[in-house]
Amino acid sequence: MSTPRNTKAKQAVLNEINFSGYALSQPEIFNRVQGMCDRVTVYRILDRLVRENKIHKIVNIDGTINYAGCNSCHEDHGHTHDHLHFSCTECKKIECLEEQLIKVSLPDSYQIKELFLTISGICPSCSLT
Amino acid sequence: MSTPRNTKAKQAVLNEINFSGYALSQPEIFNRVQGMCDRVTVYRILDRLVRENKIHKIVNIDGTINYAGCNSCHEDHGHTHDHLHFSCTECKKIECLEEQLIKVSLPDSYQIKELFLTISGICPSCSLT
DNA sequence: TATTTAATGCAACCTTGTTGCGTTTTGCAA
DNA sequence: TTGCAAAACGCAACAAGGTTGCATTAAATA
Repeated sequence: MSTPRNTKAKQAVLNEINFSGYALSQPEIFNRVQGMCDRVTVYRILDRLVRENKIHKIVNIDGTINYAGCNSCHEDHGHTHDHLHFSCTECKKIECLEEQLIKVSLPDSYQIKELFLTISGICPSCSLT
Repeated sequence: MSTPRNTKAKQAVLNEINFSGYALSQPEIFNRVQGMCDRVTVYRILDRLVRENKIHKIVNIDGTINYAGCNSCHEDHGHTHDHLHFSCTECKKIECLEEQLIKVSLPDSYQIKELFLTISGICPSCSLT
């Protein structure tokens, strides 16, 4: 297995994700680290960070892909595969909510691997009109 | 408000969606009505059908957008906004599961509009190796 | 059957994401 | 500290998915 390396760009991307209060898309991330590296590099860094279990890949209700550093997931235990997210219809931002287990019973013929619950609506800050 | 019209292409698209056992993507739909109309027209028809509450727009866990005619949603009562879907990691197909209410309690400051629960895993037919 | 305007076709464009390849840089070990 | 393998990078080119503008065609109603 290959040994991951730390580069300035990788750390910058990880910082942006971790210091943002919500999930960011690739274009948003690229914008924030502008000049630091190439567009393609951001994609590759994101792939790596996901593989290294440092960030989460989240799909918004509109189909856009976002990345979030999950606070409740510790690196050593890997991913928790029950994700609960809040997706604001106003600002389009995705927020990780407290993890919580969702119980769903399906016939045995369905092999459940992951469970994604995304709630869409208006987040607290957008509610303050 | 504009009055919707019925065209051959629109009905063909609706048929494909309704007679398919699972949710279809725009490319899949375009493929099935090949020769009937332009690529762009399919996009416009899908938008219209969603607006007219005839089909559901579903986002797969990989971010691809799919369309399904929801059997449990009657046209007259409009959409039910709690969607439960099963997304197969093997054949990539999305299937509408029986509607069922999911209870989630969030602080009052969150205004919940829709709730998307997508379960990913292996569907019954892909399980039969 | 005539008229209005919804729906279409086509061309051009944009965004997001991917691939290949030659070059640079990191981390480790001599 | 220096040398080296390969991880990471930049750049260019490409591909898929989706959008927009505009002139043309065809539904529905009167």
